[in-house]
Amino acid sequence: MNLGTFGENTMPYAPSHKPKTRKRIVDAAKRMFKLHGYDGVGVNRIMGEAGLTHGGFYAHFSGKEELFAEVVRWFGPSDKIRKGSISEKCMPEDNLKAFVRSYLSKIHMNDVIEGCPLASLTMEVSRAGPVVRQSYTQALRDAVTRFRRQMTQRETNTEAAAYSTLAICIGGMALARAVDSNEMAEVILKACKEAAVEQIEGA
Amino acid sequence: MNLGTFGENTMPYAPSHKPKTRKRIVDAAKRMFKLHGYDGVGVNRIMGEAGLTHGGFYAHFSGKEELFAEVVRWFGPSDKIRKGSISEKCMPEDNLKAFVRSYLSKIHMNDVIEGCPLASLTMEVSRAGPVVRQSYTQALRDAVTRFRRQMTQRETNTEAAAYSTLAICIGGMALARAVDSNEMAEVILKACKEAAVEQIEGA
DNA sequence: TCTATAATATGATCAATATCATATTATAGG
DNA sequence: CCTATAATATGATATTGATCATATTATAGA
Repeated sequence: MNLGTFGENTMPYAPSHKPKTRKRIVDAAKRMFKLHGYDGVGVNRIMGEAGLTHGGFYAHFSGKEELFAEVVRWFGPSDKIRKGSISEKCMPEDNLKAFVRSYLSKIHMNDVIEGCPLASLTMEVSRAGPVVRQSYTQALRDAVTRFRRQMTQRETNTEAAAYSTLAICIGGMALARAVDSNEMAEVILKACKEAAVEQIEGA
Repeated sequence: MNLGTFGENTMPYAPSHKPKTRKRIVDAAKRMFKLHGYDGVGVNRIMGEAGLTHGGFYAHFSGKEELFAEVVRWFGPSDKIRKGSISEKCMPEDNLKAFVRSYLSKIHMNDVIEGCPLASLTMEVSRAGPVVRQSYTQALRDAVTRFRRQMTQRETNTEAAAYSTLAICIGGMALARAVDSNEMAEVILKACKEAAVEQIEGA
């Protein structure tokens, strides 16, 4: 019983150490949930994918659902996909039409790991607990805000246009990935791209 | 060892018996998969929901995925929902716009059990095996055929319009169910309804 | 009523699940 | 170099999963 040294704590690890490990777990969860679904993969495999063992998980998260909430907190594919799928020359990256075209691209369709979490997990979110759904809702709100900022029309209801565009993006990608025919998938993506662009241009 | 009665088989059960049980299992699976997801419920619970015990399952199906394939074989909510959600008077039931309005209704949103399986399970289909995806693809093809039959435009590409309308329906319903705010869900449904109707009318 | 057998139930296996209690390791400050 | 302890690992528990082998039940025809 060490009586003298109350208060003087040592500091075994730099303060940046634990957050870094936490991020590694979240990144692994992003990949695994998108690939296999929330119910399709366990904490064990996620920790393994992060290069750790299962036990330490609960030092970082209260439970599996907290991890899910982090994964669905942001709408959109990775920058890698957005860069790779813009075939038009020098389209400014914050252009909404360009974003939609890259979202509904074959590259995005074929790269689930780097893809938008909402295109893979929305339907499991509706069966999840309140923390997950709150996080998802905020991600959608953020996306709507970003979309509306890039809509220049005066007369149109930009909020409605933003929501229907989001529905076409997420729904279209889900359909394209589900069907068993590449030809059909490409028809779906093309149809949704054109419909979304029309939405944006104000019908 | 009964030597004399070869060939003369008795018939313990009427030929309609087993198919009826099979249908009960499929109906239970429809409810359970839509409510909890494919990975969210097991064969045990499905058989229990059907009023049976788990063991007999494999006398009817080769495995769990075969059951999934049956559940995603048809697009659209039950007739009950279509009837209940048509507020317009005497709209002919095969009218596409009326169908879309009932699909994107609050009644459909709140009744997952009687709802369209594709609005609940599309994202799990893309992670499923070939038999499931084939079945899903045929369901979509059938829906597209039905949609196009009701599109009267000459100049528009009705195939593209059918696909983008499907994406808005399935995507819009998924978003509305996922968000944590009833107000927001209704805004989403309204926006998608209007966008879908515009698609149908030919932009 | 008896019997062959189709239909369903029971029981078991083996793997994977989320979570928690306890043990070990790695390191910043002395 | 020591040491306190934060960070991670090990091990265990209690459930649940899909699937299959075997037992029981229900019934159409004799």
